Amino acid sequence: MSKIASLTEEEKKLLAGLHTRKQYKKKSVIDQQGSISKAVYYLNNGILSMEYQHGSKVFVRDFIFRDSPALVYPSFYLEEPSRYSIKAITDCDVWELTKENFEIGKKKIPNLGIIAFKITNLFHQNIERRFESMITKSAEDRYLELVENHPKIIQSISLKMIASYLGITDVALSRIRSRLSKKVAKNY
Amino acid sequence: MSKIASLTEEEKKLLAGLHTRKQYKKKSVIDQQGSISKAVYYLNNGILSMEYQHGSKVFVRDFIFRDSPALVYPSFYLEEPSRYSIKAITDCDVWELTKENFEIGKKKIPNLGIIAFKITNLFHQNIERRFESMITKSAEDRYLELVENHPKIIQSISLKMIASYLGITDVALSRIRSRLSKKVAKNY
DNA sequence: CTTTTATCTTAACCTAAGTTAAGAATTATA
DNA sequence: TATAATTCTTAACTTAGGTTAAGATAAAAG
Repeated sequence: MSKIASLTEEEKKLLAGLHTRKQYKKKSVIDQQGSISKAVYYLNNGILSMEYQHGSKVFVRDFIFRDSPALVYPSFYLEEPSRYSIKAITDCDVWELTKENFEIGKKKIPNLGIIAFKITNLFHQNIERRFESMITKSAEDRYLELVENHPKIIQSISLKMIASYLGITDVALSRIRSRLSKKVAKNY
Repeated sequence: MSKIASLTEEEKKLLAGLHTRKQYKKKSVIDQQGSISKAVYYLNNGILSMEYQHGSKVFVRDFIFRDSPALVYPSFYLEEPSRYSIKAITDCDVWELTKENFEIGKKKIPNLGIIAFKITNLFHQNIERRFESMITKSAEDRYLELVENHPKIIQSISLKMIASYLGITDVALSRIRSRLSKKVAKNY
């Protein structure tokens, strides 16, 4: 967090003390859609997913990779039912900051409100970008964009989840992959 | 704004005094993509659009109808280049609150920060919903949803802009319309 | 009032992606 | 270890939507 706004050494220690370190096994549900988000998370290691259920189907809204914050926004701030769940795709190692400790921290660390505001902005920009690429780009381009930003994604996340993230079916993604590998083969 | 958080009569007057009433002719650009948003707007009358340019094409990100706030988020708060423009689709009558006056207001009206935060949350929820319906619904369903929420939209907004909002071409929307009118005809 | 421009519809053709299904390969589990 | 359950690929078929183009109507602009 100290990357986002400057904190004194003392404040860093205080903030760290307000966090709880937790381990989650693969497939565990950390925050449940429909209930009030219990904490903000900072992911030390592993991969998280933000998912929402719509009818009988589950959609991947986003992936969260190591060294990033995970926030169920605005549920965490407003204490209202959340639109999505947070799940562990792999075994995960996270720092949790509960709502109570966040409020305690805000009183003691003036910059914490600003940090929260900036994280919120990051989340907003993230979905804006995602929405924009959904409208302006083809599924193939969206896939290439994702793989470029996160090359290791193929090893650790199932094709079905990646397809869901991209807004297409697993069959369609498999087709895109084989089309791409044929394109690459042509260049030799 | 007083619908969103309670303000005293005195505060309401003060806040109103910080606003400037302006008239915009149809097609005028109120806030330009790439530059820093100059104000928050409250739309008294008319229809605004949020648009972004991507390459040579223009996409409608959202419509703003009367009695609603319009915010270029997060450009207005962070004073960074905005991702989209705000334009007047029809002649518009708006209240403007500049960044300077917003800062003045925040010092004098304790609840104004909270109002700003809530408006921000509304904007976030808006794009979340839009993203979700983009992924989970067909263009036809998205169109029906839009018309249901804003029946007068057909009279005041061109088919091309509505299509852009839905993420499809004008030809595709025209096709959807004729398909729907045939469906209705069948029921008689 | 006339010409130009924008708006909307319709048709023909094409491609991307959904659906269903079947088979191979990998991973879980009894 | 054997069986069951996922995961991934491929194929066949269908449908929604993109592209191009042409014609009709309506709105701007001269």
